Amino acid sequence: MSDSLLSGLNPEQLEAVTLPHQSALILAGAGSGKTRVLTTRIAWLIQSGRARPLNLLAVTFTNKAAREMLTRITSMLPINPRGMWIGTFHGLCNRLLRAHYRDAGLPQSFQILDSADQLSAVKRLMKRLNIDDEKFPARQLLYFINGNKDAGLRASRIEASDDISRRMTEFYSAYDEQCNREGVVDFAELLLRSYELLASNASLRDHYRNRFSHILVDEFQDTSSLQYQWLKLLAGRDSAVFAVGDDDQSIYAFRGANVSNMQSFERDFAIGKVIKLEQNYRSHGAILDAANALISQNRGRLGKNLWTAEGRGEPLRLYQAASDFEEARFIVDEIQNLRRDGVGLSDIALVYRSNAQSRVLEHALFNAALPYRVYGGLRFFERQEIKHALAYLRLIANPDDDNALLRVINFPPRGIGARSLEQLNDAAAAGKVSLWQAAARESGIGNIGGRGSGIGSRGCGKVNKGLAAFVGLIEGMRSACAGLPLPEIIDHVIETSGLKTHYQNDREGADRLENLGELVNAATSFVREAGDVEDMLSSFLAHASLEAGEHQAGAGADALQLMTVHSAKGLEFHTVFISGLEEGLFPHENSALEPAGLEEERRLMYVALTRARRRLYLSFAQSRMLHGQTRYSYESRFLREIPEELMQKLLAPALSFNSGRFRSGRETSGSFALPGQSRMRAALSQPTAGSQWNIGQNVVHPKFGAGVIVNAEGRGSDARVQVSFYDAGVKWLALEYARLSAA
DNA sequence: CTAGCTGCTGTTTTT
DNA sequence: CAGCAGCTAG
Repeated sequence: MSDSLLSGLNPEQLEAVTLPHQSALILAGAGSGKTRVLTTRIAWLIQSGRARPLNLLAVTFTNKAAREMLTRITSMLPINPRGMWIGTFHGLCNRLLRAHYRDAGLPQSFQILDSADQLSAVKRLMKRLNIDDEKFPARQLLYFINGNKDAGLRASRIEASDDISRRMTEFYSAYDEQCNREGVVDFAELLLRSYELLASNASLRDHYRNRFSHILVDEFQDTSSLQYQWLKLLAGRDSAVFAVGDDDQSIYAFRGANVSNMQSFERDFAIGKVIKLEQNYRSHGAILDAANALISQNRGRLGKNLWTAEGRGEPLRLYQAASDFEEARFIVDEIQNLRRDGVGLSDIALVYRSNAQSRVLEHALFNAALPYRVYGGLRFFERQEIKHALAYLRLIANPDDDNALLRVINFPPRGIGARSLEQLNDAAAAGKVSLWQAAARESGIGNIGGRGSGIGSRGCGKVNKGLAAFVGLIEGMRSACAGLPLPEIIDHVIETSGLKTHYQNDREGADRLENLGELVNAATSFVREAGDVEDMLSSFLAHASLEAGEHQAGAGADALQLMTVHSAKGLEFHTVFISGLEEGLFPHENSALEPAGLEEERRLMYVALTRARRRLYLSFAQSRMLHGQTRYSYESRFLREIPEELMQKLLAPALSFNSGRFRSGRETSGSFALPGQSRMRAALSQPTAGSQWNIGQNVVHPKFGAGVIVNAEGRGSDARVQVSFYDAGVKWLALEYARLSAA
């Protein structure tokens, strides 16, 4: 039995799977069988009687990964792994807080704010506190709050040294008060609250420590400081923590991931020996060599070198395009060739650094009638009509949820406008109550008999009729839904809220109606799978927040896969196209300035390269439409970090740029003189006409080094040029002062 | 109160 | 280019 479970594992994988009861760190390279090791370890622990499902906690970063883990385990083991806690950090924390809501100081039906909800909560509070959004942009306050929560810091523990951080800390504190009043928690709060729950409640902590003798963590390099502290708290002296990760694939530092958790883990958990999984079962040799060469440029790595038993395979294919448009055309041509050679479309991925880049690719694919699927769009539970329906449901579960109330109090339109809302807001602020309570009070429902003597009762005018109707609507829904099964509740809400009628009357409402129907279906399957849950409505609402749903329909079809490098992590394809390999785009200009940012970009590139099994295309465009204007750039420095002998340079079919001169940007004006280019630039080169400077010209600046002129404006003493520097980014320079010289 | 217009500002992403 | 916030006209 055990043999079949373990057969086919290589020695390192086998060692990891069958480690004795101790904490361990598995450094698992891309394509080295990481998920297999993790799931086989769990199956082995259970099958060999070393642990019962009840004793296991496994944490992943995405719901998808959690689902996959569960599927694999159930396919390996005949038993039902119920009792196991498998999920994301947020999902597990939610489970903990629901079970112990009283100890955590939360109302039983607390609701979860997703990031969009959180942003609107922040904006709402800013209005209420009269905070100048010029001085404190909502985003900045949001980052401040989330950053501190991710670091485990409450407002009361922040030591503000300057005025700005003092005011942000005050805001943070007010924000938390608002959330508590409304009975809602944001994503970061789920973690912090459950951390505090475990930290302050020794008997609870001991209970879980005794229970979870094995804790397994996937994608450990992506854990935040708070998540790591949470793990440390949950792991008792006798718990074994099995952490699997790859420091080279850490690409989420920008949202709080802390790679140094890996080193801390080695120290804190006294890890004697790190097991390295370095055999790659995915890619051909040339692809791996390229990835290894690139990532070796990063400093402070834990150290690891992927190898494969497969042959070298094809070289990488490099293409220089004159424009993004032409780059897309090249990709389409190659795809058509691949298709002729029998490569399935769904086994081909087009990956890029940022979502905006998909547009030009989509356009070309559409014209070529090639089916494709873009990942990363709006997801099911994030759709407007779904959010509206969910908001009504949230009000049934918890009427104090001001976010939910504001979303639907006038949707569909029922005559409650800005003025009424302002009054309501003032009343709520004055009484320190939720908008709902203020509305109930104003409309007379909150204090029956207190409607006054009729005449002269201030604030009971026309406006409040609308409020009263709304309060009545929600109250009516709540009583009508009591005791109903979840799908019927949702059906009832869609009907009585007026959402159905509204979208029926909307010419473009057909899709939205269909999605609302789909919401009822989603609820039906949720009820079927959830089994025996106490508060089905709240569970479903939490599910909707924590798992935003599949990106888009049409997953099964044979279509090209378009996605950002971030969303490509964990996937593999026969052929991968990485496009837009330009300085400023990949590496992104906002990250390239500081070394840490550049290294993260390089890891991102490493992730992109290692997605390919057999064929890898790298391409860049010399000009690209960005934010509505044409932008000129150099090829990405990452291309220079891949050994030349691994790459085959492809020539443009119709154009004759300097073949074999891909690295010529600094020395010559190269292909900036292409006919197509000068036509596009004709209007822009006018301002500098007659001067010694021209667009496309290579220049040297004493401080910023080499660059190329990409734009120009003004004349005489006002003349300014925009220069894209090789190392220093894109800058506007006044010709009168900048000591530019021609290169 | 709502609809339509103008002006501004833009990474990456999961939960 | 495009999505959103804020303003103005009906």
